[in-house]
Amino acid sequence: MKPNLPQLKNTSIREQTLDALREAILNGELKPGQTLIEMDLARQLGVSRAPIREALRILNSEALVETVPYHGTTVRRLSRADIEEIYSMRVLLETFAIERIVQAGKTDELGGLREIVAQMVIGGRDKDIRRLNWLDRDFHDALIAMSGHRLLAAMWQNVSMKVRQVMALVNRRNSDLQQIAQSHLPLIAALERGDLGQATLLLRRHIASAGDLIAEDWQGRH
Amino acid sequence: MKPNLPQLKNTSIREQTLDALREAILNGELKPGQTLIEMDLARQLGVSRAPIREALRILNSEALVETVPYHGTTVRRLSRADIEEIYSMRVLLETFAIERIVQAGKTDELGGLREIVAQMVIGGRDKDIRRLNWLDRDFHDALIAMSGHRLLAAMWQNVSMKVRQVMALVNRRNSDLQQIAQSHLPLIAALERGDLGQATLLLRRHIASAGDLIAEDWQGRH
DNA sequence: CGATTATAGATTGTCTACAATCGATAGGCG
DNA sequence: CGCCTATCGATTGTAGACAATCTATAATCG
Repeated sequence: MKPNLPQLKNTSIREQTLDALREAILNGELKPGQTLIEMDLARQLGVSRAPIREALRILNSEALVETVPYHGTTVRRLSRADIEEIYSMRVLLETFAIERIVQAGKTDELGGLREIVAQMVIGGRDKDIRRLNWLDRDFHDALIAMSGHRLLAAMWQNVSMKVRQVMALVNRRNSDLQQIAQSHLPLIAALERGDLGQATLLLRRHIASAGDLIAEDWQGRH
Repeated sequence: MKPNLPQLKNTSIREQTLDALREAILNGELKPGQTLIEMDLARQLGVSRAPIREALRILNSEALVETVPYHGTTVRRLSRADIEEIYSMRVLLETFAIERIVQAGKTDELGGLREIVAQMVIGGRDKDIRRLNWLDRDFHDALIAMSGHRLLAAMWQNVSMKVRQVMALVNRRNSDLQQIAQSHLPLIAALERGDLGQATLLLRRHIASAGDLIAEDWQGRH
């Protein structure tokens, strides 16, 4: 009765365009400052401008692009101050998440996180940077999700995007990633002990150090 | 040479529609659950659907409306959990702001805030509720702005909108507002002393009490 | 020659018409 | 009667054409 057919995507052109453009911006394919011509995008995708425009309006409200009337849409430039703001906001949101997790007594539901960290160790051994990046995102997304705070999750989504973009634009040393992978385990341990102070400290250090590393050599090139 | 002509607004129809719809949602004119038909809006404003649609996409990404494909767009409903999330997020963002203000040593630039509170006292005496609401928004907007954190300001903007909407949907007692107006002064004092702990405590109490009051009698009516 | 004004090309903003999809309801069929 | 199917009206999704505006360059005028 249920042949388990693969759900076929029935998303609108607008949605597909949105995803494609956002993905291109986040992985650095579309670089800050680059201008997006609606007609070019439409031709390239073989569609009309209407859905393209709607997608661009959304990206604009996500602060990924900037539109000046009658002139054009460009990928938003990122200053060094932007980097610092993004990472400080990230710290704020994540520390809030673990605060809620501890206070809600969900400290015995961290199996999922342990699982992810286990995968990380493997990825670290194989020097599989792409995979490590994926897992790191999974870890922090899961952390936020565990807070059960949907508004927080929505805002995290936005900040997380920007972190992705920054990471794609900077060429980070492999050693950094491995070290970062390591630092997840003590965080989980602290959470399981319900030691909020220590967990906060670890998280703050974990994120802030990454942010500082990136901000340091962010000459205004982007 | 410069006759000082008034800058004439040259905003697009999309922008005007966006502002009008957003305003209507935030002041409770458009109630949660209410459905927005593109064609109706277009006729009502005497324009075509294209700019209306773009405005709706933006409102959608601000989580003020929800669109289900081929079916319609409705004003987002607010559960009691939503209220709690909005106010907890508000506490988070504002405490972060004062933290940044104190740490940046801007505690001697609070004249603007004092000015607003002075106006509040007058408004409170005259029982001018509308004006008190305005001033309260001004106060907290100014607080955020003083943090000099643009990303924070952007996120505040979003949360602040939702607070406005909630306040418009609930009929609050006058006494509440007056009491709230009073509580701004000690906060400024604590900030000027650079007493972050006390300032955080006051702010947290100030906001959380307001949030609890509203959440209490929020029966799922909305 | 210098400053202002007209023009051209490119791009976004808007409009109208048409296609696709959904929910509900009526009709057919065992 | 109960269930499936076809059709209809309403609404959103997309396309293509036209209008408005911007930048830059050329033309005009003193």
